[in-house]
Amino acid sequence: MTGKQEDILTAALALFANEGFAATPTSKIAHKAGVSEGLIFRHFGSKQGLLDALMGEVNARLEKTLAPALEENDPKLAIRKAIEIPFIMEEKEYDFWRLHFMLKWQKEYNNPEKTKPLVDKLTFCFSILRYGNPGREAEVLNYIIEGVFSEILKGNVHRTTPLKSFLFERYGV
Amino acid sequence: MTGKQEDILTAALALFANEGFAATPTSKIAHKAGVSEGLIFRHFGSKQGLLDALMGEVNARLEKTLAPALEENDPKLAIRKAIEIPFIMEEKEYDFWRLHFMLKWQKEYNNPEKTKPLVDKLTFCFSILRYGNPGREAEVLNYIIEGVFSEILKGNVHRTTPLKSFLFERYGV
DNA sequence: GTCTATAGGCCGATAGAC
DNA sequence: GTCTATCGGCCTATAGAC
Repeated sequence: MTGKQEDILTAALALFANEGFAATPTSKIAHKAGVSEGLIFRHFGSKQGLLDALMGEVNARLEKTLAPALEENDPKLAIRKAIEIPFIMEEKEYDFWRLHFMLKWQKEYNNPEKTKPLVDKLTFCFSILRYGNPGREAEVLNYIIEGVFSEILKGNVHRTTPLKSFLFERYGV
Repeated sequence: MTGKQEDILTAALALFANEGFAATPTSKIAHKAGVSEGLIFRHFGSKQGLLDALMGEVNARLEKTLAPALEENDPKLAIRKAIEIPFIMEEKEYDFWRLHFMLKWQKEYNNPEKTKPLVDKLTFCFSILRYGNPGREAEVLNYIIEGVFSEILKGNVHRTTPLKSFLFERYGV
């Protein structure tokens, strides 16, 4: 992977995540990356190929992000690590997550299977902790986590420690 | 408002909400609506003008949808009506809400002020009900409502009565 | 690997007839 | 109000030189 290939990916990510895929012309990507437009097609075949390359990276980061919660054996600690997810994102990763959440509204990219392991894990945790309806409880906590995540990415809310603490207390973890 | 003008709005809504605004050519809208392409520009001036017209309708429906919860005086009933929001949507309205949620990822359309009245109302309700942190509680419930709403629209989950009942019980309403 | 030049088509928008 | 015809520009993609 050369420097320019990464420059293209970086520029495309920023533009796709903030303007949208269809609304971003390849000319703009080339200009932002400081390369010729033709080079994009040499490296990625098509504009779609460029998006595919980015989505591969997005999915890899998603797995890496869920891992700590999935691998934790203690149920309370696992729930705690799930809640922490939106709060430990680095700002330089924001565009990856924006792309992830934006594309979920496109049928081709909406794949609930990708977060299912987390919901399953939370279900298991809640059942060990003797919650009345572990499945629903996990589903709802997942909505909360995704909601916090989304609002942070949209810039509507800061990653406030108080909110994190509130959720820890709410679930007694 | 003539029949054809509405045909254009209906076709554009379906396409914008499912393919995306930038990804939808006006030719496709015209074909789906059964009118000539030129007519779109006669009536709405530009493709953007067409989106503006749709967003006016979206915002009107949003206000109408929040109204029952906002106007309810009894705190428990107000919370109950807030939770009910995603479950009382009619399927023919889905495209309006899909457009609403999709565009929230675009800076120009992301306006948290539009749902702030609901969060404020919920905050007030939780404070009356002597919750320890009414503001956070309202914020979290809002995330849950939007999460349920989104997953229904994406077709990942059915509008199950069990989930609604679970939330009612969870909040004792 | 990278750039320049350019093709070919589609897209948003307008003009003018009915 | 509506349609047909058409334009200028932009957008994705390719060809070919270095």
